[in-house]
Amino acid sequence: MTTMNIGRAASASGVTPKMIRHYESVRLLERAPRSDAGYRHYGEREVHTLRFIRHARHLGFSIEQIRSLLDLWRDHERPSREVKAMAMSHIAALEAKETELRTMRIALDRLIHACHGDDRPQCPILDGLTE
Amino acid sequence: MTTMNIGRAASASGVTPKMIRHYESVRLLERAPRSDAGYRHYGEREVHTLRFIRHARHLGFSIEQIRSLLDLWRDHERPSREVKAMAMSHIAALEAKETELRTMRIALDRLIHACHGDDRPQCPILDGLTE
DNA sequence: GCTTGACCTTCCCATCGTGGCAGCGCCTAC
DNA sequence: GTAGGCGCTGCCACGATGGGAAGGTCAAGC
Repeated sequence: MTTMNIGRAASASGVTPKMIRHYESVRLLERAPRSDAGYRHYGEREVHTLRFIRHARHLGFSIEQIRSLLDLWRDHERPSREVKAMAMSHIAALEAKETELRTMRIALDRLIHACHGDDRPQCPILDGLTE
Repeated sequence: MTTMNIGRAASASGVTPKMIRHYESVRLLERAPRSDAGYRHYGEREVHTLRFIRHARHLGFSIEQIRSLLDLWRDHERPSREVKAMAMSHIAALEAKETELRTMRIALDRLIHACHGDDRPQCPILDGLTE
């Protein structure tokens, strides 16, 4: 009834057909049933899953992490503690990357502020990279 | 005298031999002169360049950007304005990525705070991904 | 019924920077 | 002369995604 081709599932979920096939190929999704012509068929449940994946990607979770999240999602018995632990360790990773970027930015900012940025060739930015 | 093999140049510059070869292959570095046996030879000047590259990578510049920076570095006539412009646009890119990470982190943080993280299966984090 | 165009399929290649490994040659200290 | 440490090239891998080619399918309009 609510059965759709990959394109429909894609626009319903916000995940491109390309990525849907990719997720299937890395077994993040089960192999979709096929029509006689080999077309993949999806229902509401799969679209739901795809949306879950999209949101999780949006939060920066990797495919492997999403694999675990999906397991947790489907296990209605699991303690929320486990999910929270995953989320918190991911937060820590996000913070680490943020800090790395900020460190870069601040270092570069310092160089930029020392640089006149006019017609003269003298440039503390390049000098800073040289040291 | 100050001529060294790739390993020496690597430890002198902090760039791995692998990456030195890679930089050469993408023409970020000129082809190093070779010994009869085919060993690359480097002098102080190349080590200097390698350090420049390492610093720039450390600040998050891409290979292509470093290619431009090296051109600017070697052109002693260029106005510092040009360098500053590159640096500033890179700062903007760093800020954009930082913001992206922060956005993720804040969204996830919100979900985490709503989650008890105890033995119960009810979990706003997974629910948040589902919506 | 036939054509057209949109959709589907698989397979391959590219990104970006880096690491690892294999298989081989070279060089030096013992 | 041999061992082991270095160098060489070349291939594969990562992670997530996009692009494209070459071909099959389906539905709408004529």
